Amino acid sequence: MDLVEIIKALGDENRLRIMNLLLDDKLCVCELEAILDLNQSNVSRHLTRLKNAGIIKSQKKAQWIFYGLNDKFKSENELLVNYLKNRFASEEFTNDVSRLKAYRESKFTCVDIRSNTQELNKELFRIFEED
Amino acid sequence: MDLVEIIKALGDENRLRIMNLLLDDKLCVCELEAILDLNQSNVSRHLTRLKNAGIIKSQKKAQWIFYGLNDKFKSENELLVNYLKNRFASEEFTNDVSRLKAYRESKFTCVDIRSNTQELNKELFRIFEED
DNA sequence: ATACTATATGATTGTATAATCATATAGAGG
DNA sequence: CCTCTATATGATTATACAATCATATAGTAT
Repeated sequence: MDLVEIIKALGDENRLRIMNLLLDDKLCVCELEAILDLNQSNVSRHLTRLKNAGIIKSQKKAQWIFYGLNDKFKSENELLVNYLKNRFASEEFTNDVSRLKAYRESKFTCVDIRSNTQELNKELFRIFEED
Repeated sequence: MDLVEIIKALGDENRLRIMNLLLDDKLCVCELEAILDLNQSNVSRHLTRLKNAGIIKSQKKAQWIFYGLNDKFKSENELLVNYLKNRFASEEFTNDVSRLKAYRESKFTCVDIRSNTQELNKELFRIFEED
């Protein structure tokens, strides 16, 4: 819960993209993988870094490990969380939110992610093809 | 003014110590050097990094360059600034504030810093010797 | 002009860390 | 039991960056 460690843990583009999604949702590794288009190992390491800094927590459900904001972090760093929420309004982050939204509105769940990558990606990108 | 660059620029212990002092003061390089007990080159590079991220600005006065918070940054990142102010209440940062206070209350100015290092340091540490 | 001061910056070294591939682990489901 | 899946982690490589020393620059003071 050290300030320097918190700020360092947040000082990476991919970890900020992850934080953007986890600020109001819980997602497992393979969902983050699909939505952010990063590989499994990479996502896992970024999540570990955020968890070690006390920013997020993990919870196992069946074979998946879901990550979400750590409540203690949230309450002790409210201003920072609100700041990030505001800054995440910019385009580089809202695209990811759109993809998360498309995923939530699709018929897919994390069960399908690896078996149906192509079809899922069609769904995730659908929102961008509307013009 | 990119979010990632701002967070990265803040993700260093010495730069946070500098920010702590610059949040409500303007200081030149040699003053920061003396108060934080870091060498000139090191302080200069950290200041450059913070300046490049748009967090602080510099202003020349005679032979000194004074650094202070960038007003645009301050207004566009108010929540972050307030968050930092709160977190700077912890001991690792308040010691530096004590040293800054001792310096302000001393007879010294940045003119004296290099010529009178020993005597100045006595002043800066005076506050800790009171027990 | 000369010496000195404040700051910046080139060059170097060591360390941290991001990305990636391959593999380990652990659990789920046939 | 065997296979498949989700995740973590060892090993490696490439890159970023902090610290430091030495030097450059630019301006002040004599």
